[in-house]
Amino acid sequence: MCGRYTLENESGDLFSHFDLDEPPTHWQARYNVAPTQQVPVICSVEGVGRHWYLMRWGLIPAWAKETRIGNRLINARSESVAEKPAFRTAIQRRRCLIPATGFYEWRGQRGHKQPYWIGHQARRPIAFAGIWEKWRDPNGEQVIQSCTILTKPANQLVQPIHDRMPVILTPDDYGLWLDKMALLEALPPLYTPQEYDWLTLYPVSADVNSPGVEGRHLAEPVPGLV
DNA sequence: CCAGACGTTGTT
DNA sequence: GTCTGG
DNA sequence: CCAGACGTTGTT
DNA sequence: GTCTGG
Repeated sequence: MCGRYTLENESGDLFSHFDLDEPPTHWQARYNVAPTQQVPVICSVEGVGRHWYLMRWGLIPAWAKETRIGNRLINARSESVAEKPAFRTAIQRRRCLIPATGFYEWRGQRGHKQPYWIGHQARRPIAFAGIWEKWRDPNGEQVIQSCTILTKPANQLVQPIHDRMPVILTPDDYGLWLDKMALLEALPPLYTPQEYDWLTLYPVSADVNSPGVEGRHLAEPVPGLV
């Protein structure tokens, strides 16, 4: 699963890696991105190219009466995303990249949760496969764009910690994932478990457990921990 | 026809 | 235990 | 994902 | 929005 992640790159780095139409403004490195926060999302816009947006993490279905339904829809299983009522419209035409450098997974019981960071060893940008949705407040004028991260079975590296992990797209996959004309049948190969030679994993400080705590040290290895 | 429900993941 | 908020 | 809050009645 | 149940 993926319920917390890092995006450590600066704006210029992201601009070039994702071939964006313009550099992200007001962006600074993050080490504890949490659900319900505004998170970066990259969409393909016709006639414009790849554009950087901020959306709420936790997908709010268009028919929801309240936003809090999205608090738990932070992930979508790739195996069932095409069938689930909350996701099946978004997967067809509202796919997006969710930029990151890595993600956290936990092992252990409540009160004794040991976090691990899993990510790009050189802290280069990676992309999670995402989908997004637009929600209108039935009462007011409020419009919220929200997103969720697809998951797949863990690979060999992650398996000892957790049995699920985010769907990670490599640059060769970006075009297909963002192509609104792509057929749904073309996507499942992207959900296949695979090993990545640049992916690393190590235990980190439990400081990351508290959403809202930030700092470079959260994603650094802590010797002595298991 | 209208009204009412619809959701996910993960963990145990 | 369960829900909410970040 | 994890952390933190959650609650009522009746009696003093 | 879309499906199910009455």
